[in-house]
Amino acid sequence: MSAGFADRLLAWYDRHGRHDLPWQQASAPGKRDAYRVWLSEIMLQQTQVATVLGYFERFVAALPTLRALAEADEDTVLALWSGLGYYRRARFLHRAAQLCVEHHGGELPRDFDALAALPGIGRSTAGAILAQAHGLRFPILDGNVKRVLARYHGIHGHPGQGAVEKELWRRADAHTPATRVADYTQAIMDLGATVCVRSRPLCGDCPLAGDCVARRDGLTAVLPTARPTKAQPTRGTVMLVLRDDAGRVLLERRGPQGVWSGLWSLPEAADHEEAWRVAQRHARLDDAQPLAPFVHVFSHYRLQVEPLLFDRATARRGIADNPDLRWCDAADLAALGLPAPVRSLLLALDGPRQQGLPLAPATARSRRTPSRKQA
DNA sequence: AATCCGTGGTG
DNA sequence: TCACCAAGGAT
Repeated sequence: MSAGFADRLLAWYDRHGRHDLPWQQASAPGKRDAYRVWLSEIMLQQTQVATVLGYFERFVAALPTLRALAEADEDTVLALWSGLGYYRRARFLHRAAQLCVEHHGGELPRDFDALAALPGIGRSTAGAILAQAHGLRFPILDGNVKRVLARYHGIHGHPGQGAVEKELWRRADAHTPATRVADYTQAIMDLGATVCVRSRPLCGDCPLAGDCVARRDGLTAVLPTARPTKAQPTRGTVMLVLRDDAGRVLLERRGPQGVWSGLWSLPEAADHEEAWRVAQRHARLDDAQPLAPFVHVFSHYRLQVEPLLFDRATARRGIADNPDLRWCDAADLAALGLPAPVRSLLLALDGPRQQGLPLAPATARSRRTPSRKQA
């Protein structure tokens, strides 16, 4: 049964799987570059292949080896990650590379426990790296595998529950073959990504349909069990756009905790009164112009943003001494990691400037709301 | 165990 | 418009 599962999957993969992803390149016959595999696995956490492709190519072009990554500035790493989200992944990746230089001779360890001890690498990612880079027999359990196995075995309960996840790991391990592990690992992910998709799976194309419990019982629409829905709170913030005569904007590096950790973002305040106090601490200014508010949606809350433009600001002395404050021109913005809506806001601000019509970012996630009166 | 951490696509 | 969630891990 287990052998049949892997064999059918591998036969399907040979004909219909993805064999040309940029991290699948062989570095030697039968081998892949562990650094590239690792980087791809981190980028692909909670992120789809189509989104990752461009970021991956740009990242390896700038930092082609583990040692290059270890020696890079954090700002460089975060700039390359900017827009991908879950920025803690980039900081962990950077830290892990430095740990590999310190303790593992500049390479990723091939020992499972040593690998999984590195920041950002959990059980599934460690297994994926060892299987894909070195052909070692370790199971993986990402979202694709969870979906395939929950349906194939008819496992109810959402995979976030401990007992359900344990059962899925047991099945994942049992199905993993001793040979062609790299291909098998890619095969089951490809099946989940292209055939056993969440809605309207293509069971007619599935090599496992004959033994699939969900297919047999008509449960493909309800398995895997959805996460219970929870109302998302809305928070609000005022973002300060301090811009000087040269068009430079004041950015502040965020702390190591919380959202957008380590990224350069706009100073914030709870309301307009506080915004004025904060703004005057940084610059001499005379006028504030409200820009169009927008909503940025996170996975766990919604952020209502009111941008406030302080144009023709004059920087106060002392700012240069603070390493977490910086007046940035366009080149600086390109070299630093910015939250996606902040980068979008600044781009939109720069474009229509000549027309005197500052606009909120027009991204898919941002919702324009009626403009407010003058502050 | 439950929560935190981004962004973009999709139905 | 909006809920859902995608190659998870850390705390």
